Amino acid sequence: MRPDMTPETAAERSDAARNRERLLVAARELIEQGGVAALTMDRLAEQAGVGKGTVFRRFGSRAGLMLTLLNDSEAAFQAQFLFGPPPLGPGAPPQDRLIAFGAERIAYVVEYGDLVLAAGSSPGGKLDVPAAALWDRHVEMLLREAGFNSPEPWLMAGSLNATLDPERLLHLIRKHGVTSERLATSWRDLVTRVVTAA
Amino acid sequence: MRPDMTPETAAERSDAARNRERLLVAARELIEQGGVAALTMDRLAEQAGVGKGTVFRRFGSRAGLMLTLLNDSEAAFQAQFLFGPPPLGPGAPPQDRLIAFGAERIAYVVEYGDLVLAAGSSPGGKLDVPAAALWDRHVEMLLREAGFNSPEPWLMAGSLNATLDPERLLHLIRKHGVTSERLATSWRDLVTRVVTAA
DNA sequence: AATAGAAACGGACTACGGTCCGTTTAGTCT
DNA sequence: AGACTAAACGGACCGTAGTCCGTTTCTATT
Repeated sequence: MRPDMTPETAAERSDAARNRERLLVAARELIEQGGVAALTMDRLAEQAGVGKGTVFRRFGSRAGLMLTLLNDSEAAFQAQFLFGPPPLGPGAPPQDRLIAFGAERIAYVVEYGDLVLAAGSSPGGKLDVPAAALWDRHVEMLLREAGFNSPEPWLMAGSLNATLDPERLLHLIRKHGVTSERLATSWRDLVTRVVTAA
Repeated sequence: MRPDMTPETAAERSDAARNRERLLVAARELIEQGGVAALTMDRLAEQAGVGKGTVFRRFGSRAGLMLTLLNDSEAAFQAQFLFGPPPLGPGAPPQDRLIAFGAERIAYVVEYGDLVLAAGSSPGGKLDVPAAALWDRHVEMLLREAGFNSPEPWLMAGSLNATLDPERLLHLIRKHGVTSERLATSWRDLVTRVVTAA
């Protein structure tokens, strides 16, 4: 056991750490050069000077790799709506927080576009992920705070979040020329109606 | 030009028709035996006694094949909400029709499960398809009839339909044990709130 | 420093969806 | 019937994600 490890976390071998770093660097390079589509697992292995098996051992799948690449920005997003300043973070009325949540999520999806898409590919990709569960719980909590009284607020939260599905948002933006602003407005309308109704 | 052809439809060669039939039969056989997952394009070609190129020439992609397989049931579904008896078809109040639409769609997704999922795989699979556009227009129309006054009812229709996304529905059902009834109830709640709010 | 065992490595291998293009065949026109 | 053309055919081929297992490397222990 290494001294700087918490007892719960399995120790990571030094070569593993080194390779993980190499892979992450190589992945960002490949994406910078040719976009997300240019990042294939074979190319990544080659670019990082590592065997293909190592790539899969590390990330499990291509989607898992994308999730890792998004890890920092996702954590930042979560920090915003959990602890950040109002109206996204605590302190604002729940309805305002809901509206801000959607707007921020839309901005996030727009910013990381293809990366988010690739992270959600693969069976059950975008629904099983811990982050999705967190969004659901967060929206559910805000609904409750807003006085939402109805059976199964959790299902309603899921429905609202389904509205923010990256594939849908990016499809509307890229193939129908819908702007982020219009999407945010539509989200506000939806949330307002759901929360306002008796 | 064949006499029994409408001028707009390109004629279909007899061998092509024969092979299409063979392929459809073979596809249903494979699915019956081993489920949708067992239907690979190679196996299908072999089972039908046809070259692989022919399979792709006919259906374009695996998702396209699934869409073809679903064609009849999808047409039936459309006929129901377009021309069928109330509350799904015309004659009932728009809000009731919306509620019935969701319930029917949920039942449909449950019935054809994996087939629907496979039809929606492949880039932009479930959003580009004509059927999806029809659902959107239908929901939009019902919203308008229900007195929904708001900018962009079309976006709201899309949001509502996003809630009925097969992947989401089946994930809730299969991995969380949610029943169709609860999903239908949640849909009714959502629709009621959206339509009722000022 | 030597050793043992666990963890990580690497790359050949598989399965699959999809493409390409030379070959065959159905339908038509004379 | 014979020939001509456009359409359809077939299956080798490609790129990709993901698996498997024999080999190598790290680290703790003595």
